Amino acid sequence: MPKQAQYDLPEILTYAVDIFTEQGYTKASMEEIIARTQFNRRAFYIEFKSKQGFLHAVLKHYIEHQLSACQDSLIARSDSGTQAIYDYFNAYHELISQQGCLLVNCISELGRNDPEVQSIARHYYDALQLCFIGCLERAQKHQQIRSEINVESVALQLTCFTQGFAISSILQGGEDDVIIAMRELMSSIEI
Amino acid sequence: MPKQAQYDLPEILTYAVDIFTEQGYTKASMEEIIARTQFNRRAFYIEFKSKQGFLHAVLKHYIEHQLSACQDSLIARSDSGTQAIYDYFNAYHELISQQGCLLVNCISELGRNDPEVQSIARHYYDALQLCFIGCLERAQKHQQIRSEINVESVALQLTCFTQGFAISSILQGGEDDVIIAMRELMSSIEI
DNA sequence: TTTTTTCTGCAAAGACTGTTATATAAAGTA
DNA sequence: TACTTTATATAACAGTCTTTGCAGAAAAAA
Repeated sequence: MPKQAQYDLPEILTYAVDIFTEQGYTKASMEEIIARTQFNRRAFYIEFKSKQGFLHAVLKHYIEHQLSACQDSLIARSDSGTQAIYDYFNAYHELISQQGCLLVNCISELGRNDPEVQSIARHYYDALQLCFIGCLERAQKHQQIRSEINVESVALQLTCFTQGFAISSILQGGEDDVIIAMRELMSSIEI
Repeated sequence: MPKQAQYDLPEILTYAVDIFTEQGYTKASMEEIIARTQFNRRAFYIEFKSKQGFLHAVLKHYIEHQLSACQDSLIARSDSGTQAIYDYFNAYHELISQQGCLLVNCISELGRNDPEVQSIARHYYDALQLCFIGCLERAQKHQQIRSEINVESVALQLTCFTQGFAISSILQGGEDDVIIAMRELMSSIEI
């Protein structure tokens, strides 16, 4: 048996998330990626085919590990559907308040020209929207929100709101105005 | 008197808006900018100091001509504050459904590292929020929306929603799901 | 027409890009 | 220990990027 690779792929992907979030895809140079992930060039191009292929892997890793963690409260199926939504937004806000959201940045930078990014993003937000619908239906059953509310529309609204969060966070840097806005949104549908 | 410049600056800025919206800032090459705007290199670097300086001018032009036009309904001070907000979102949606929003893309791509972009964006969204507040107060006076609504919070919410619009539009490409979401938002505060 | 001043177009500089080829090091097997 | 197989590191490649230098064109004034 030959020598075994000394790099740890999940660890590399985690470092790479930071790099792409800080610099964006195009501005992040291979030089920096190699240096900061402690990867090596040859293995890089064997493992992923290109810088673009690497980004797709990083993006999936980001969704799977960081964004999905925020959704935990939505999936938990606790008694309070509204509280679950509050918890989600607080978690997401904390995640992106430092650096912004990698997924949103990729959509904005590459979404129009990279079908793979588009597909990944669509898939993620469809799933998120379904989570919202589940929570809202639960909230409606427990009479936490008004019965005449159109659940699908509100879920769509919350998804769109999530994306706005990411942009606002870049401009505001740390203030949590957006959290106030989110509370207003929720209180307007609560009983 | 010497030879006069043969280029038309406003026209050039208008062309440039399209280029930057299609390609993003980094991917838009000087080659393409020179070719499509029919500008010339030398004058470019005399007029604006650099590609980055040019972007700032293009961004201001975009805000002044395209985004501000969407806000007209908000400023018009018509009788119906809620209708003004509907009109705004319809106009903005039509503007970005083709190509996405240049301002949002610039925030996402450069906002973390370019203070000028950040300043321009902050200034614009502050003004937008004030427009919303004006409309909502008017709506409250005319008893179009519930009196217990916190106007500032809803304005913040609408601003955040605007930014979400731009990201959704990249993914959805033309469907107007977001318009439905917006109507839901408005109907939840209306009497 | 000559002069003067500015604009224009080309080309090249100088730096940086992502990617691949080559040589060396390392680890497990026989 | 010798051999095989694979990972690592260096360096070079081929291309693109923004920016600047330079020669010539153009237009108004004298």
